[in-house]
Amino acid sequence: MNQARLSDQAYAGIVEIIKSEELEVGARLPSEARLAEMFGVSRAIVREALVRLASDGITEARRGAGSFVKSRPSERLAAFMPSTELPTTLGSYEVRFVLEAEAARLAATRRTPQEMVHIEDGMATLREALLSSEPAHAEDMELHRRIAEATGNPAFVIAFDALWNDVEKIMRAGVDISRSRPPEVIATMLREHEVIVAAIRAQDPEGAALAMRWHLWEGRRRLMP
Amino acid sequence: MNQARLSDQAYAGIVEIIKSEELEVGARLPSEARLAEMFGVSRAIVREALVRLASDGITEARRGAGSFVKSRPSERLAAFMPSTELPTTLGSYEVRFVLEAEAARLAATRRTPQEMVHIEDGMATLREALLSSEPAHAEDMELHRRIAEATGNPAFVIAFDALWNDVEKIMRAGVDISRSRPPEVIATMLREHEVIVAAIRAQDPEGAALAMRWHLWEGRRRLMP
DNA sequence: CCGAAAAATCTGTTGGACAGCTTATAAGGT
DNA sequence: ACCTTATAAGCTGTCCAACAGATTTTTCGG
Repeated sequence: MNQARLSDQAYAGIVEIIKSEELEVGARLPSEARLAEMFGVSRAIVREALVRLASDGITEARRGAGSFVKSRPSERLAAFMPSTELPTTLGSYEVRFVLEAEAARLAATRRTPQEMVHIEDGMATLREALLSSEPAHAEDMELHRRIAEATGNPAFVIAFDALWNDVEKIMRAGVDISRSRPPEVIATMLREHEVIVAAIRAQDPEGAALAMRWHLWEGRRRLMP
Repeated sequence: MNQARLSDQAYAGIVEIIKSEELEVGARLPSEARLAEMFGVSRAIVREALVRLASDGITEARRGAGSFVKSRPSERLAAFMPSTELPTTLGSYEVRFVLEAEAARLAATRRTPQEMVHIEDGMATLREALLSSEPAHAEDMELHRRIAEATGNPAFVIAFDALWNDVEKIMRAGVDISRSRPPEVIATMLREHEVIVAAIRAQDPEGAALAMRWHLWEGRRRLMP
């Protein structure tokens, strides 16, 4: 009668524990015996779930010591981020320069109509936010993320998300520096994004890559003239 | 004394059976008890390997009937990816292609003498491992990571580490499939790496980027001809 | 207060057992 | 012979009890 295997439920249960208990990376999970007791299953079932979690890079088992959180599922893509070594502004832009230019190129080549709608929606949201003179970092990032998604290649999103936190800090800092953002800068930023989206819409790979490079180049100049 | 878990060996062993016995998609694997007998381990160990194989989309278990081949590893390397977010084999290499080529270029430009020593050490370790016909994925990865570090830009290392898990799985899968790696392939892999290191040593940015692109391109071809 | 020995925990692994599902086999009727 | 059906065999899913070996915690003597 039980269609779903118990080890699948145990897998989900352990993920839920990591999330709800807010176990940080490096924290120890309950022992296999304790988990088995909690879920009302045998230890063998818990082990089957744990080898899958370890295989997925979420946990790590140390013989004799216990199982530990290796990367939190919700933040899995941004794991291993050393908060001490903050990349320089230049640093993040260097990576975005190659990564997102390639993402824009591939997005122009491979985008489905559905993904195009997704990008257009993101563009509309960003336009609205910029015109109302709000900070709009989140909307900016979201548009870039949707472009990465439109490559159809999750690896781009993985790399993109890994940089997300730091890039966001840099952008916030940038706005703090030039808080009085003149209207012509806003108009320029808007136009740059629209050129990128237009190139992806027109399925023009080189145009999209060039527009993205230009946008990032100008963005860095705006931060550190 | 056993550093490696038995279930990892069982995982590799079952993949080997699928490949060597030329089991087609839909074919039935030996029973868990039979596999346990073949590998000289308990049934619990075989089950731990099988839940991972099922999670990776390679096999499928039907209660009461047996386990069946769902997709052959050689045909779909993507099946070795984590079940939640699935980067394709092509996917990871696409990102590495732009990311690591740029890292090699910058490493050649900016490397300090100290970082060069670090890279040379990694190269020596990789050479030793390859010549003794060991798997050498870890050494390979470590060298690439040290090149990323030599950019002096932590953002590259962040992006690189984010992809690490998945790329490592692809490499393991690749070696499992082509276990009998001929000496000329080892020599080629060694030479490719040495060309990259030489270009960084000579502070030749374009040469380093080109050598890295060539290496990754050939590496992908070796995995999926 | 410190360091070493002992105890408690924990993972990795094994063997056996049983329920319930699926396939193969045998029996029986037509 | 052929088809149906009942029985047997095999398999996965699950549980329990146990032990080796590694690690952490506790205890105890100086």
